[in-house]
Amino acid sequence: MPATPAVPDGKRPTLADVAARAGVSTALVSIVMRGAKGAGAATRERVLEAAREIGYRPDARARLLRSHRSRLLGVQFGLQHPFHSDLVEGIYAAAEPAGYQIALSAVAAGRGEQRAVETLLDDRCEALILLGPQAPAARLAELAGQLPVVSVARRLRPAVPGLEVVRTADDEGARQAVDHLVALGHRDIAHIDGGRAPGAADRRRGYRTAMNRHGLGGHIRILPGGLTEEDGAAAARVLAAARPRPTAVMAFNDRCATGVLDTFLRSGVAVPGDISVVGFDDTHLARLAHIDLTTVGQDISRLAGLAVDRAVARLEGRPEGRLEGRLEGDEIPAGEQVIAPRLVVRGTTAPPR
Amino acid sequence: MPATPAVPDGKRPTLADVAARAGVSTALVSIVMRGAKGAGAATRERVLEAAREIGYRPDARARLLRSHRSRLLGVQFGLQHPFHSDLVEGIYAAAEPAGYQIALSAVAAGRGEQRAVETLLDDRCEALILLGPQAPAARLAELAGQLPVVSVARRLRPAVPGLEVVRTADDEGARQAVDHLVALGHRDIAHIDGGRAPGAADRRRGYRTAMNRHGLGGHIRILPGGLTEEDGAAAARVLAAARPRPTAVMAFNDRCATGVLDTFLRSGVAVPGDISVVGFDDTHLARLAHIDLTTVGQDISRLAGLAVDRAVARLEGRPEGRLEGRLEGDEIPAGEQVIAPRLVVRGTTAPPR
DNA sequence: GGGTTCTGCTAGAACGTTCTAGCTCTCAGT
DNA sequence: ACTGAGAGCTAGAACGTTCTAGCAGAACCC
Repeated sequence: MPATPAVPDGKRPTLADVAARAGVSTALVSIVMRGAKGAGAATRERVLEAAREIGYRPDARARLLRSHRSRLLGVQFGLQHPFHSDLVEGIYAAAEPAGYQIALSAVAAGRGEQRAVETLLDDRCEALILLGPQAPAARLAELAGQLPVVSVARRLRPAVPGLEVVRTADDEGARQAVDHLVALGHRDIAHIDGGRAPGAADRRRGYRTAMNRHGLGGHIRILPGGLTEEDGAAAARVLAAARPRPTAVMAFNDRCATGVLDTFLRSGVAVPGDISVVGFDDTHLARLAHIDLTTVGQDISRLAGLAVDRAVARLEGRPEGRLEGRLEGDEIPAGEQVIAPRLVVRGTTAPPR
Repeated sequence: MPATPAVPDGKRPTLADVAARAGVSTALVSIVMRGAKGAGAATRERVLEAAREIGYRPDARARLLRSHRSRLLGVQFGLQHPFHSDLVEGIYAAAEPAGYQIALSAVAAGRGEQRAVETLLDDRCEALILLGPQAPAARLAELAGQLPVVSVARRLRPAVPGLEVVRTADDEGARQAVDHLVALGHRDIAHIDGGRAPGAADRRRGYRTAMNRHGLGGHIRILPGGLTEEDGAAAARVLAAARPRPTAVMAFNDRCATGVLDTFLRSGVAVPGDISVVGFDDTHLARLAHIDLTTVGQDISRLAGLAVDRAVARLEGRPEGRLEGRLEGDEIPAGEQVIAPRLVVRGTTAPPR
């Protein structure tokens, strides 16, 4: 119980207040509060006691102003993306043990990426972690010239110098989904894509390649989609009416797949009886018992951990890390960390009728 | 184009750098950057030009350290709650015109409210806006003793002195839902509740009161639920098997209602043919064309705006505002702002068979 | 022409920390 | 007894701003 924050006047207590109460210098209090060495055990205890008594809390701003390191990682995320929420959760978890703090800045309606990044810079973040950034490559390059920047889930081609990229092998994920469906006996497999969303192009390409490799080039069918339930629902309405109807569909992500499922249920199209559905991301959504979606899992906590690791590595001048277990035969440019996806088979896929 | 951030050494440019380049004092540059008066038009232009040239950005930390006002509102939110995401969006929008900045701190797995609040305090926020806080009343009271605190969507009974509360009239919302269903001809109306979630008790009470008022006390049926889709799905499984089955159900919130809808679809229970479903919150979810949920709307942007307004009012010593158009006949304690809910009728409710 | 009041500007002290140097002991080694 | 090394502590200068005084000079008012 810090009881009353009680310093004579109404101000928040400072180092000087603690120092006065403990009868030492402010410098020593600073040493004690930081847990640095250079203080005797007895005095240390006395200082801590004094700090506790008056409810002292160090002022993060003043601290950061003085010490040149701020140990602060700026994270830009989309408020309306469950996938980003999961990532942020993982980033918090990874940053703490590495000794870094997180500053969040949301992208929302009326608050674009430009603004989100500006506030992070004003806060003196040492590095930026951008979740699925949509900013033009030139802007990202400009930022990367100022401080370490990690782009999560969006790759840039051609590679932007100095920009770290952490992503899932989206093409490989699409391949796994197609392989799974083909193994079940499907041949007529459609894809609802994600338009310009980060990763969409790779997933589209992976789908095409995999279909061709199975000799199913003639069955390739790509419907314009997007990242929301509504995009999925719209595409599903088209599919439901198609003759012949594909026996399987791979959606851009889980939200999109959810929209597909719902539309099919309403139109009396049985899943997986009449048609199999695969999602992408393995968000909380897909795991829900009543959705139970077969999906391509992105290892979100690994993605988050790696993003933090790359940012910290750059800050601390660690050598360029190479991810062990990287995919073979793929051209992965330097500064890009690519994680293998993993198909999670649940209840929305089965052999065709 | 700020081109190169070019100051001789690699450091970030400061006031002094701009001052040197423009041939004025740092104090004057400060005046110009803040847009304060006291600088001549010509010099002002010259300073701005110099700042632009070297890519100067004011250091938020140093600025806040010096000026006693930080103009920073700390917002605690749950990463996994879409409702909170919507609120945060509204808070951003409301804070900007009021001249305040937002600092976000998320509650997530492994990061409790205690920790979330601590980081906000360390950042020298002037006031706290807590979205659906679960912390014990004593803790909230302690905080409210230190700085203005606004609790959104959770009310406390008995009222915590000094704590501002902004919420929707949950009981009134439940009443509207019941009235709507009764007007359609329903009598056997069940409620899937939210357990200990903020607002759950009021919604439960509102449901009970409304049922009694319609002489339907004998039909009161409350199933244990929660705030997630799974909670709704579990309760719906119970309902689907019940004989006689209620002809309508009011779920704790939209996520819960979505779970209900999905389970009913799977069990062949038609909505709204066999059973009507009402949600609560009117989140993005409910508006999706393929869900099209009748729900009790919380005016999220108003809630957000009011939360910011109350925090700012307390900071600027404005008199205790009283909400115009408040509900009549209700005992609303001082420091509590209660917004009327508004039923949004969509496609999941209809007269019973 | 002698005040007063503006306008435009500057020097220098905060703000609450951390950091650099250096001081004063004590104690061990010669 | 003299030196050296360390441990424990402190004074005072940063960090990049804003704020308080105050100083020149121009403009205004009888």
